[in-house]
Amino acid sequence: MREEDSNWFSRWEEELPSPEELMPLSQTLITPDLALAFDIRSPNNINNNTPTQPQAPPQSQSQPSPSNPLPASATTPPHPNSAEFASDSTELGSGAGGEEPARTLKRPRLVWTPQLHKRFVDAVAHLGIKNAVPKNIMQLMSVDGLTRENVASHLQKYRLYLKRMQGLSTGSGGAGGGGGAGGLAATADPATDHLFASSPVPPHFLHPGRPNSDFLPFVPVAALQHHHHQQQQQQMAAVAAAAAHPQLQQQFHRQVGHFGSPPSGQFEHPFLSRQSQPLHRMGTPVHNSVPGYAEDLESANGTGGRKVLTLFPTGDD
DNA sequence: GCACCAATAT
DNA sequence: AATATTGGTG
Repeated sequence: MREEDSNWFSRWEEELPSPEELMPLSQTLITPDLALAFDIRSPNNINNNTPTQPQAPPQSQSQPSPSNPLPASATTPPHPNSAEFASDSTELGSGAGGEEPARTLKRPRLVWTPQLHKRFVDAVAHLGIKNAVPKNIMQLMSVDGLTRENVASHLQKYRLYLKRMQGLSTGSGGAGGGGGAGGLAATADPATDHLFASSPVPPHFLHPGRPNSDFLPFVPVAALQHHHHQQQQQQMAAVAAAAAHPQLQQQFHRQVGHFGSPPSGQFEHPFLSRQSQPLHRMGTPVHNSVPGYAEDLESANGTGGRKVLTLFPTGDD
C-alpha cells in the first residue's frame, strides 16, 4: 500500500507533534545518580513538598554528551523538572556489598504517567497506525531514558485497549455489558484502564479499516541520535512528570519507593542520559484533567518489595 | 542482526 | 494490574 506521498512532505510538519499538546510536557527521565544527587533523602522526608512552586534545581543536564546536536530552542531552557528515581539492588544475597553493582543494575520499572502516556498517544497518532512501531514511537517521543522495550510493552497494552474499544463501540450490540457508550470519556469502568482513559484516543485509531490520514512514512526526528552504546540497559530510568506551567498551580508530589538501598546515602554514577528535544511552546489547552490520579498511583508503588520511585504531578486543578 | 509482535514472567 | 522479559518470526 503506497500512499500518495506526493505531498506528505509538505504536510508533515503540520502533522508532527509540535503543537501545544505535545510540548507542554517536559520529559525527563533522569539518571539515578542525578536524582540522588538532587535530594533523595530518607523516606521520612519524602513528603516535603514545597508549597511554593518548586523550581527544581537548575541543575540541568550538563552532560558530557559528545554529541548533542539539538538545536536549542531559544526560549525555553529545559526545565529540569525534578524527577527522581530510585534505584537499588534487588535482593542479591550474595555478597558484594554494594559496590560493584553498577554493572548488574536493573532499572526500576518505568511508570507511565498520564503525561508520558499522552506523549505516547500523540506520537502514535501522528505516526499513523502503520508506522507506529516501538522504535518510531520512541524516537518521536524523544523522552530521554525511554527504551524501545518500554514503549513496546506499553504499545502492546495500548493496542489491546484499542481493540477492546473497537469491539464495544462498533458492534452495536451490546456486548452485554455494560454500558458503554462510547466514545468519550465515560470510562464506565474505572478499573478498566486508568491510564488509557486519561488521554483522548484519536478517532482514526478506532477504525483502521479506513485509511484516513496516516502517512508519515518516516521519522525525521531523532535521526541524529546515533551512538553505539546499546548497552545502556543498565541505566535506570526515572519518571518525569512535572509540567511546569506558571499559569497553573501545580503541586509536586513525590513518592519514593525506596527500599533497601544503602542507607549510607552513597551512590555511584553509572551512566548518563542523553538529552532529547528541547521542545518548547507553552500551551494553552490543558484539557486533561484527571481527578485523583496521584493518589491512585500511590498504591502502585509502595511497599512490598518493589522499588519504584515515582514522582508525578497532581494534575488536579 | 535488528526490530516487531505475541506470550509469558515478575 | 502494570511492566519487563523472552521466544518466535520476517
